[in-house]
Amino acid sequence: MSKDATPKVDGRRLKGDRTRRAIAVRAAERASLEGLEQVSLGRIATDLGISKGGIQAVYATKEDLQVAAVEAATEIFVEHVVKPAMDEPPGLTRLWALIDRWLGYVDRRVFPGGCFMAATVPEFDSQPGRVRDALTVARRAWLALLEGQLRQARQQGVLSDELTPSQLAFEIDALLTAANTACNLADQPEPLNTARAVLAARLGAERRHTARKSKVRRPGG
Amino acid sequence: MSKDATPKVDGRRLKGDRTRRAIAVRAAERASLEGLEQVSLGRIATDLGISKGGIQAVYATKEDLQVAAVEAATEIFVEHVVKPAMDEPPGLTRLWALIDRWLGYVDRRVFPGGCFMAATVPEFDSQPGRVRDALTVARRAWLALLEGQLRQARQQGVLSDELTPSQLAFEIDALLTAANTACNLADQPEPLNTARAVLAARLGAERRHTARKSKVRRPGG
DNA sequence: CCTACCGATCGGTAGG
DNA sequence: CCTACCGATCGGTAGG
Repeated sequence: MSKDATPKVDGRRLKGDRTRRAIAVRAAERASLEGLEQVSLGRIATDLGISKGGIQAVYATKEDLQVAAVEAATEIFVEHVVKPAMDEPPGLTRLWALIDRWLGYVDRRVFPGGCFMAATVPEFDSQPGRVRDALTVARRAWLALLEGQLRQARQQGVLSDELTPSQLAFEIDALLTAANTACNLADQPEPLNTARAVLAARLGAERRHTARKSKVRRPGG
Repeated sequence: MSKDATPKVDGRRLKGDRTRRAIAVRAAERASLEGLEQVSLGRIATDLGISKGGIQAVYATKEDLQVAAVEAATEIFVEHVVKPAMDEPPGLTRLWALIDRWLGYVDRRVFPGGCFMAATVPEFDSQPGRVRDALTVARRAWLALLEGQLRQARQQGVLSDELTPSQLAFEIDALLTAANTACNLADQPEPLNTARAVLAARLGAERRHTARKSKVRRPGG
């Protein structure tokens, strides 16, 4: 992520990047529990054992830190959910890999509050600005990724055309997000299985003649 | 809502109840935009042209006010969505009335931030306490209401049994909630139609041999 | 990265 | 319902 080609000659740069990253990650973790607005410079500083001024030296304003938290959360999400699914062939198989990885990501509490987006998008969806813009970018990329697999699946003839790929992506995201919320409310992972069952019924009904890999682990089990 | 049978003899009681209600409603409105934690006694007081102490005389703590906001929001929701749908016969017809009323409630901005629950449940789902408990009660009642109609519909033989009423209620709620979020993010009501289309496909696929009333208005159109 | 400081606002208490 | 006040915390600035 360094824009400089010679980071190794400058120890301060390396250490600075590490601190930068740690601050944004910690902010994302707290935001998943309490929201991005409840993130405060003072508490992040205490968490990391540095001074408040130390954070402000790296992120000038609170809004800068909030945007950085969104970007750090996106990177973590890509690492845990998107990248592993890319090993699977595009289409329905990769779609199910994305769904399974997503359920696992929530179940394993990669963020202490579950899905970062589910916690922060509803908080900022009525508040125009840089934070909402950053959330919109991340959300669109996720929906586009789902939609791409659905489009592939349809071209491969393994998906009916009752709903468009865009509508189906909307539905998948809706079910996953609702599962995360229900999990948090109930303090138990069972709703993840509900979402999987509904998705299996909906995509199974859509599916035509393909066999999905059965590498699928039950979340929470 | 007065526990006293003789409110008319005491003008202070009447006025006091009105103030109480106005405070809770205003808190609910703000919460739909900024979240329940961002609600502050000082700002609600300024909004209503009273002093901060005036609010504290009625709601002793911030948490009391947050719980009251959830209850006031629930009453408003029942008035705008649930009650009108009760004119329709139970089962699929009433279910669609609930869905249509819900979409209209978001489209008409009964709360400035759209759906109150969609804004506040993700905020508090990881924070045990009285506020989360109040949200859970309201959410369960809504899901049970949907589920009841689905159970009726199944008994009437107008719904397939691929998914259970509980799973279908989960799915309907997920789609509505996602529509609200997408509306707010995009600053336009179009996602309400997406949700309606997906629901029509899903419930239409489930439906067997009934004719739905076509009193259904397009939201945002 | 640090300390020291700023004005504003927070929830809550006391007393009326 | 009000004013007056409390300690704590907020984001941000200045200067190093």
